[in-house]
Amino acid sequence: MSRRTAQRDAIRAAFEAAGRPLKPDEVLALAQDAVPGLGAATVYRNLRRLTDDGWLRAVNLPGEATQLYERADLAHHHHFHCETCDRVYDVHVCPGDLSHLAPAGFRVAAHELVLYGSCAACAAE
Amino acid sequence: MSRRTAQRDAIRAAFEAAGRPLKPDEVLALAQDAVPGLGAATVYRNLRRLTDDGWLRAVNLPGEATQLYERADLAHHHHFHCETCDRVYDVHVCPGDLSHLAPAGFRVAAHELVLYGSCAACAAE
DNA sequence: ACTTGAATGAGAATAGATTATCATTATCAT
DNA sequence: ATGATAATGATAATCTATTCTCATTCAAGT
Repeated sequence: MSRRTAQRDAIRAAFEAAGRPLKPDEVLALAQDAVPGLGAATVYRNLRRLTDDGWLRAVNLPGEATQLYERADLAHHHHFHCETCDRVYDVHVCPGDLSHLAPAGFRVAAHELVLYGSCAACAAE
Repeated sequence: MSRRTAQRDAIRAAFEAAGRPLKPDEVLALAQDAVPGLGAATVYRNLRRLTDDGWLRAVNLPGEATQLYERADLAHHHHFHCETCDRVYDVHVCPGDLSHLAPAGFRVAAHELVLYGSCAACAAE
């Protein structure tokens, strides 16, 4: 059976507080505020488990070697990748139906849109 | 000084014939038709060199661990990733200016759009 | 044709993210 | 409170893409 742990609680809390997709090392840093001794293996274990449980979802972004995660209950949205601080933010708008963009004969099932630039914090500097 | 080699010619020819972004192992397979003994190291060396020379450009796609390349002289466009055969195709249309999609204060410098689904060949089956 | 060193091919080495191992800790049904 | 075992933490191991090493080959200026 499953047992509740302070480590997993802290990892969940990190996502709830961040409100944006997180990399494993970001999760580690954030969750270590609540659980100082937290180890990287535990973060990876729980990222996978929470994904299997349907609480998290893997986010695939261009050019990212590391796998990002976000809460699975979010509605369809896109992402903004800040080229300065390397953080990823949610963009809760969508250009809409893009199936007409594909060549004839191609069947479009989904799409991913990523904006690049500077986030508000980085653009202000 | 630079020397012309059959290997590099074959790699260039692979891109010209394919007309779509290629992974290193695809380049290797295609170029080996012209140069049977071609090694993987030579492919990687030339992908980097041709990129440095401005003939190729790296393509970053979501969820791709491997680095794709395409000819650098292509105009702005997007990509279609076939989930069946895993090939990537060019999509020569663009939804246009997307800067309004970003949150206030965010500065959009570029965007990447990827369509997912089945390419014509795979959808027909 | 000769010579120089750019380029290659094979395999070892590297790099980075993720996963496995295993002794230890701690949850929770009893 | 106790015991079974789920979960953890530290570290080793793995995995895969890419780069390095180095002896050998070959392009091209002479």
